[in-house]
Amino acid sequence: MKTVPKSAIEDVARLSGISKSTVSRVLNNHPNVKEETRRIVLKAIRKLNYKPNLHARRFASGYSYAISLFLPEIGTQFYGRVLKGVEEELDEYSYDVALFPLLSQERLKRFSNPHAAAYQNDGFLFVSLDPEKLHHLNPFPLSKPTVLADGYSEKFDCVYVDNRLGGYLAGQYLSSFPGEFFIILVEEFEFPLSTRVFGERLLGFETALKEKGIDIPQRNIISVDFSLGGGQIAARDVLQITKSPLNIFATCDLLALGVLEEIRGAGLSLKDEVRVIGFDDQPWAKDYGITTLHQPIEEIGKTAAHLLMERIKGNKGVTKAVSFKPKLIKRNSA
Amino acid sequence: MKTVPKSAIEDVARLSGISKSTVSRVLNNHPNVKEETRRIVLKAIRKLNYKPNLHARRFASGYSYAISLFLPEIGTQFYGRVLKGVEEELDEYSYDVALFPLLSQERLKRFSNPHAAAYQNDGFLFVSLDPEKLHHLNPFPLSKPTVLADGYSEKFDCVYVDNRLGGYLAGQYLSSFPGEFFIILVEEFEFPLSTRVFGERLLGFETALKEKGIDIPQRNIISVDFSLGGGQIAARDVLQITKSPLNIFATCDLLALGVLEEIRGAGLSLKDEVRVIGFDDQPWAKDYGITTLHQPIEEIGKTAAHLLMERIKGNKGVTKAVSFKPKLIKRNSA
DNA sequence: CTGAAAGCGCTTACAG
DNA sequence: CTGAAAGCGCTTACAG
Repeated sequence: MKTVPKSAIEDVARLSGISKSTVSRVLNNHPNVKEETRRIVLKAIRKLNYKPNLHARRFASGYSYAISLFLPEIGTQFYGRVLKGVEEELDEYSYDVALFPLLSQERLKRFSNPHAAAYQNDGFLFVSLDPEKLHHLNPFPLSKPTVLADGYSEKFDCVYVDNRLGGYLAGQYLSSFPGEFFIILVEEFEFPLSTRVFGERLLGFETALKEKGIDIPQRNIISVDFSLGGGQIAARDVLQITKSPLNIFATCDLLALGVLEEIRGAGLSLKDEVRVIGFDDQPWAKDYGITTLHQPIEEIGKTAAHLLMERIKGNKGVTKAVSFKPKLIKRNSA
Repeated sequence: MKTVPKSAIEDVARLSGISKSTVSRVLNNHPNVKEETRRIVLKAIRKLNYKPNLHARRFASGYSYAISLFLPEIGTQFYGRVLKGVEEELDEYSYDVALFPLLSQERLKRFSNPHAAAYQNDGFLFVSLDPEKLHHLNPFPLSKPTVLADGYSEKFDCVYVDNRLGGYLAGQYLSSFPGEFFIILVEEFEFPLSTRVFGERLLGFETALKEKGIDIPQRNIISVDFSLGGGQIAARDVLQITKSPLNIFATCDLLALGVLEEIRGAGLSLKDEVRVIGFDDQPWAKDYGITTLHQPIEEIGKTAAHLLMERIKGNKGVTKAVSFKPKLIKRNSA
């Protein structure tokens, strides 16, 4: 009379002839397991195509094996790339990411309850968001490990790119050319979803120009929506002000691409008459010859996820900020 | 010597003087609980601010109390509103939604593993996506309840709007005006993330025009990116072809708004010289006087979530398709 | 309608 | 380095 295995992990234990305690240790990469034992267990796991019951693991261990990622939205290439970096890093720890796009101000109240599912995970990653600003009325328990990406705060580990420096580098380079100067900005989300990213790039740009004694008039600062068409429309507006020579800091590659399309359509010659600089160095920027500020977007996500995982694993060190320096990549457009 | 409660639910049981079995029944809205008992228990729950341990519930019940929502991206108003409808409905069942934006073709492989976290939930909702197309190489187990929204398939319950009819209604109405006809389309995602939504609207539009003996030339079919700027740029292109009278079907309100901005900028008079029709009837369409096809976006999400929850609760009925009829809302722009 | 008890499938001190 | 056993906090037949 053979005993019936009660759980899947017992099947593995039986087949491998190893206790389920040790099978569990193998599953969790526990260091104190003999190499040969590990091999035997892994073989049985493969043979049975065993996957541990996620809910049982979470319950028994007290870990969710997942982090919560808060972001304004998902749909732009930026957040897709941040997410890619985050997922790459989490894969190393066999952790999952649960996505919580805020989307709108009114939807924020879904996150004001500290018992919300979003707060049941082992750590929180805020992208382009300030948790303190979000919860200034209704502070939620940030007692769990928390890291910011594409944002800055004194209280938490942060990973971001120096946007002001990026704007400065763009301004420094563009100001070596003759002609009029323009900057195209993206309209920000409303508080509290706003970030200062584009404002920072503007500040750096203005600083660099000012150092050369150049003032940029208000009408040369153009705001559009974040889209190809936005860039195109901005370019048409620019061309109504001056024909050439022109120097345009588009503050992101998507706008720069829209600008370039219009410039070409208008028959102006790039570099000679018009200079355009983007920001991001998206994978396709090279194909279009866009001069731009490179920022390591996946790396931001990856680094933030890494810091967060270290916190989850128990790192109690002082708060840390990682700032990446953008790099000017000179190509055809300037 | 009082016994120490081992779990939070036991605190509630003790305080209310009711067994934890019954406390659990109250928590799960079990019908067979005396009204007074329920009241007593709820009072104790409130007093202790008790929230059940989610992981324990999932483990013990075998339910995750969550559904997985697959969509191309999140960031456009459309998906935000679908999600809103889904969340509203799920709140009724105390269910959560886990978001899985596919984002890119290469990212699809994250979802090819049937053990992926996305498939651990109680049901699947696909928005603007065809699960069979997604998994034609690597079919994943759709043995759990599955519903489609903004899409159609023979195999699953579906909820969608009749886009072809919408296009037809736009064409029927616009064709009563004199002048030239234009249609502005949104460029689709690449396979397998593509949907036929805008293609359907085009088909309906062409059918209506054809019935009046009108053929729409190829150059009057303009594709742009989904953005305000896209609409503006399309309008400028239209104005280079003909000045007036013009009839433009913009296929969504965002494009229509961009078109209107350009039309006004060009000094043309709406209705007399130019007619513009959008699609969606977004909340702000009224403010801008956009004539449009109304579609109940939240309702699509809500209905899809409802069908899914009924399936999860055990409904084994035949597959069902719910199709909403778009409605022409006449306002200032046409 | 309610309670005592078993059980969900893992993890983890504890002892060896 | 490994195993036997207790335990994680709920749900749910089962009996009444």
